[in-house]
Amino acid sequence: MRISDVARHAGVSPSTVSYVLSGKRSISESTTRRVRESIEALGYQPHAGARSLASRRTSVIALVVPLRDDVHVPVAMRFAVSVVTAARTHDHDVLLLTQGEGPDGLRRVAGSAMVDGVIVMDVEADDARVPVLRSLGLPSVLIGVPEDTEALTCIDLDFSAAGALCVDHLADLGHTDVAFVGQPPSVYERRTGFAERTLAGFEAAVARRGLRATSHPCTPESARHVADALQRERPDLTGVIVHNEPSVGPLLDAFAEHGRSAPELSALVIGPSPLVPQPLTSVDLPAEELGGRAVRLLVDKIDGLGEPGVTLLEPGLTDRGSTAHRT
Amino acid sequence: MRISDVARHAGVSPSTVSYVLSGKRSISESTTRRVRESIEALGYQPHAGARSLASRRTSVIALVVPLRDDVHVPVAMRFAVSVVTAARTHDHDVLLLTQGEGPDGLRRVAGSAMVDGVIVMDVEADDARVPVLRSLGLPSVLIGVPEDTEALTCIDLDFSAAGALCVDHLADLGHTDVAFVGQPPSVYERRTGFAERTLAGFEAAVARRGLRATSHPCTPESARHVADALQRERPDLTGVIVHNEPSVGPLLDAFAEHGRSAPELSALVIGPSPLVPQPLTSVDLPAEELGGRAVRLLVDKIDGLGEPGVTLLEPGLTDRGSTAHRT
DNA sequence: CAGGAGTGTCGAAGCGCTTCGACAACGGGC
DNA sequence: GCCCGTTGTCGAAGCGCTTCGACACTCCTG
Repeated sequence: MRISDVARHAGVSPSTVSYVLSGKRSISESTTRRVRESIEALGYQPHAGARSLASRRTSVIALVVPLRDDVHVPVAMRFAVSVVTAARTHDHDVLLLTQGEGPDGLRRVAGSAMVDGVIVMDVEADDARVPVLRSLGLPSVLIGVPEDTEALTCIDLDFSAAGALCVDHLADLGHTDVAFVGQPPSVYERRTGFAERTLAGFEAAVARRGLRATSHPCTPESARHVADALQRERPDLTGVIVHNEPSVGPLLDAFAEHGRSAPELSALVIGPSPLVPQPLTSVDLPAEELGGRAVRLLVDKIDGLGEPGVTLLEPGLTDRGSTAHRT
Repeated sequence: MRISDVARHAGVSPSTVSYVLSGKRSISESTTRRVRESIEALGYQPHAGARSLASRRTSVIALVVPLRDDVHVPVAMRFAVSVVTAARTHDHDVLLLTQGEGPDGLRRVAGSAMVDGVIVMDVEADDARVPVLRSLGLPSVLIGVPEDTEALTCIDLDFSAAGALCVDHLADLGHTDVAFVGQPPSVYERRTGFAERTLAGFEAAVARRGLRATSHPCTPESARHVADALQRERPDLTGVIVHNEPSVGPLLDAFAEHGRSAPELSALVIGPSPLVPQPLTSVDLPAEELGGRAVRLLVDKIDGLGEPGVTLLEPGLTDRGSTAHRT
């Protein structure tokens, strides 16, 4: 089943069929209709390899997903799914690369022309993949922001503003003594952009508002310990900001066992809304929108449109009642 | 950078380079070395599209991942990651398809020759994709087992045996009154293989051993309700089998609040060991091995080796002390 | 030492598509 | 009625690789 079969069936030349399919030259309406009918009748589907050889386009983008122990899988998957979904609406497929392959994986898919572009998640401040991306000349979009963004297209939530938004929310409610419970230590050690920036935003806002504050890395396993320590060392604490999805439950449970919960203790969470346990006030991490926009940026870049640059989405706070005026 | 550049650099013909790369004809050791050096020196990487056009092989396999609300994402991801990792060891890449595209996605990637084969997860008893797979003539491996396995290659944990193993373990410890807490209702409604078979294995074993038993679908949200109901309606209950990762925590917490926990109440879990909360006895769901073996089966099938058939992995039970003799 | 069986290499023919240049056919403008 | 610009279509030349048949050798075997 080749393009020439379609051409014969429709009584035109193969190039005409190709132009009908690509729309790169104008074809009369009657011819277009006949060709489309033949395609339909024969169930023709172009051979992807032949197409990519001739056109130097594969209609495939690569997605590098983080699969480290310290990354919360459901959050990462929300991004991945939204990227796949968005890619399909732009007639692209997605090749899955794992973090584990690192820069070599990028070199491989670029060198063999398997993909038209790549989306990279979980970017670190000094990410080894960034220089590779620059040198490869492969269109790319980062979900996350490294230190040096020169010539890069990045998109992310404005995590710094998100951190500040939480602080301002609590400060506006009269809280003066707050804590930030963040990502696992390893996430900060490898200087993951979103974690660093949230914390920085928190700290700047806390200074600006003149609050007493501490911050603490956290894992689901250490959540209880963190809560106990806060309870012991910061008796006047009235507000907690949690930037760590899987620790939210254990952490708040532990506080509750100390008799501390809303409204006496205000808690709010930074994370994707659908993943936030029901009655918690949160700053949404709009994974779907980020994934979708990353794809759009990439597709534009593949088409030679758009300029490099950093897009930061404005964070929004949804009050679900787990924060209250300081009593 | 083409194969002819390498050929010129090494002083051989393009076909010789190709044979060095593919190993499909014997090439002298000295020529092989020279060619490999040239490849290295020039950093040559074959063009994937050209290769697939000429060889009718893409070295890409498709993976259909389940992205439904009722599927526990971390479990699904363990499979996906192991498939990607295994695929790379066999020199293949992975194209990510979502459940959402259904049979059409399979038709698309098959028709355009984007992939050499496909791995399908989360198979239902009467899965709409199965007939498509049969008609497509695309090599495929199912992780999971549908009702009619005619001409199919499937691999899965022997969930029926896993269910029975749990029952036997409890029965051997003297328990006579047990409960099975399973997947969300929707999982059974769409007749997902693994869920049905585990329950069937449980029920058969329970009958064989003459135990009193009930089974209950469950979600993390309904876990507390399930525990409360069991506590109320089955006061003599001493053993619980949980086949629902995200519900384990809430369910056992709820039992604990009724004052029921190990060793007085024996609990065991069916799920991937690394995801099981620490001190729980479990039947391991070997996601890594299943993914790896699925890839191997598929690669063999692509190479024209191996026969269709169903492979069921023997389940194993790891005693971590959450089960004890009936007191 | 002729004939045959390997062994190693090459040239050329595609694989199925896109795209460039060419060129009819057709209308308008003058 | 002639020239020119459009518009719609076609033919042919690749894209970079694999693979088939051919062929020149070398090495046995009888």
